[in-house]
Amino acid sequence: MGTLKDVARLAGVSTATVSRVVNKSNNVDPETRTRVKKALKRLGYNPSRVARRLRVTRGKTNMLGLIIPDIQNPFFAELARGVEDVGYANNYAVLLCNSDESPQKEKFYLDVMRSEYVDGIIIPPLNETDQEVTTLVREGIPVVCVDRSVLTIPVDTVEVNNYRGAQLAIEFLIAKGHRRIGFVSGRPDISTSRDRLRGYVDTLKAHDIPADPELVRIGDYKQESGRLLTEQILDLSERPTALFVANNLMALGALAAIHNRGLRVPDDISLVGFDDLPWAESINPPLTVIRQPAYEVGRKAAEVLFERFANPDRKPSRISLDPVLVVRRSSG
Amino acid sequence: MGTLKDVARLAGVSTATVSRVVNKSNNVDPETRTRVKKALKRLGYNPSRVARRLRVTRGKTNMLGLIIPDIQNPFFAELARGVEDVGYANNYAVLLCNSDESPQKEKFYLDVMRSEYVDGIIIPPLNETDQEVTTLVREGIPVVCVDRSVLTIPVDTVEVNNYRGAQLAIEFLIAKGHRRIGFVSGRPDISTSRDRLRGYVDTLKAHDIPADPELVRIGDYKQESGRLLTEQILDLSERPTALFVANNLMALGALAAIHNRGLRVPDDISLVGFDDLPWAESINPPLTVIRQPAYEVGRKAAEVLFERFANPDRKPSRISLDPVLVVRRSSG
DNA sequence: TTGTACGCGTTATCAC
DNA sequence: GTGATAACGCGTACAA
Repeated sequence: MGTLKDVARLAGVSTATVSRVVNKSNNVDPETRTRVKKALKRLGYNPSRVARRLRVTRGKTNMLGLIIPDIQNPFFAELARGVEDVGYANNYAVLLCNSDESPQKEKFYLDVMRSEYVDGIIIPPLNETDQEVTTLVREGIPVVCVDRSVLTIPVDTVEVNNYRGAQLAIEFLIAKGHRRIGFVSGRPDISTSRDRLRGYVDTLKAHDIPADPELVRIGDYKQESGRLLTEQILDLSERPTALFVANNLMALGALAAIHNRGLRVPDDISLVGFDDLPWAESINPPLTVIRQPAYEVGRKAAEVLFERFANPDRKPSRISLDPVLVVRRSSG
Repeated sequence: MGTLKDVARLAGVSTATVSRVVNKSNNVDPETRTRVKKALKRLGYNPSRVARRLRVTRGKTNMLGLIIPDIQNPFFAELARGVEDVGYANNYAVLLCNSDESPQKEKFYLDVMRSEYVDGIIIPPLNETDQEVTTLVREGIPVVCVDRSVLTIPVDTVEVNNYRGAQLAIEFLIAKGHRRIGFVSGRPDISTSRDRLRGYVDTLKAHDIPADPELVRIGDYKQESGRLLTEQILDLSERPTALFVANNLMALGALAAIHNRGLRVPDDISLVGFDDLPWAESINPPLTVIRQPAYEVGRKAAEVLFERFANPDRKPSRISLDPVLVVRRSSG
């Protein structure tokens, strides 16, 4: 791994000239350029991104940070691919970190990113008043919030229209004749959960269906909570004829609970989930879901970030992508 | 974000002293230390990992690189979590990159990692003579190969005993009374594929079951190829009674192909897959699989890397983890 | 068009 | 115990 100095020595020029060739500056004699290029190639020169970052401090460090709760959640894996693909197309590498929804881990990784001088950070805030994210924005570091939003400060945001997603699901179920529809919700401090819940409530109301508080249960987006809460709902004296579950993992839990009771989907109870899965088709029965455009969210977020690099003063944009209903067999 | 110099000024000492405090050197007066610590805290000092890396070059840069084919493959997502968890426990961040099995992308990301001076790299080699990986090792960069191995040069490796995995599957099917067992294999230039194929062939032979070349098809580990090849196998005049599929995505393709033919699993044909999935239980029917300890592979790989940091001259280790058979309903 | 020299934030080697 | 100072590799302002 030769350095700029090595190349300069080999080519018989100064380091400045080599640097100019590497960075495609125009002010260099064509003949010198070719000589330098040959030396560059012979030594297999690879510029030190570290040294470059230290020198520049502000601007193109060709690295961006992405924090997600858990890469094992297919939604975030897909989102991450969207980010990375755009990054790769722009010669950027992605520092990918899992926060596990833990403030400590989030803080640790954000400090790493700061001290790595990443050009920008893509992150789903832990909640709507996420102090770390707020601070980040105050510091002037380009940030794009994905999936969720913060209310504390204006910031670029790319989300899915969760309200619309819930609306799609409930209207579909109502059209199928259901009037008693259960809902397994997610953590209420996350905006996505509340939006989905609002969509559920409003849509019922719009169709003059009385809301029964017993039919709504608050979970934590994990499989086990989906199972538990679904059991509670199935235990009700007047069992619902359909169930809407607010994310992919909880939907699998719900499925398990229903099967454990010896009930059949959709004969005994219809099921609609949130988030599509590559395996949704193969599940028993194939799962009807509200599909979030996760890849698009990641892609768009990265694009917004690059736009901000190009134009730091643009005012924060808030992009909302629409989910779609994918009808399979679980909804009857 | 204050720098060392700012802290030094505030505390009325030299940068050297501050550095000593930060790095917990002993040679500093207790009283000075407390004064510096206060200044550190007041400025919310966060050391620049970039500057530190530039200075040190060799050794603790607290960053490691991980290259995987695709984070959307649950096997690699799980492996990545194993790596990251160990990294986090050691205050390391992980630069995670998807190669998509493309030599160009692999080369790009390896160059990034080199020029980021990562302390070590964890990578599944593209094939057994992966030149990039070979070069990396020659350059003296700590490397751990995971999932697959290279033959060109001795290097730390953490794999799964794929031969044993295939053996488990085939012996199980034979015990169930099957004698005509199809096999959808993976790309032959990857060692895992060949090991699984060898396990299949050898186990049949060990049980005096004649090998029928028609029953073996070579795929590419992707869903579509699983579907296609399974269709070919189902078209045989003498259809097998059981099918062993060499990875998770191809197993889903196989399932689709079988269902499309109107055949039932396991009544008409038994199915065993390779790689477990969080959804294997929910699939129709629940999939019998050879489960690879993916998280363990990642964890172990990171641990081996840290051992090498501590002892650069230790001779390369080759660790092989055992897969287990998880019996569900698809195997009858 | 080209070269010299400085500084980015650290750490480590010397002196004191 | 502490403080100058050099060095890591690069980009650029300035001088030639």
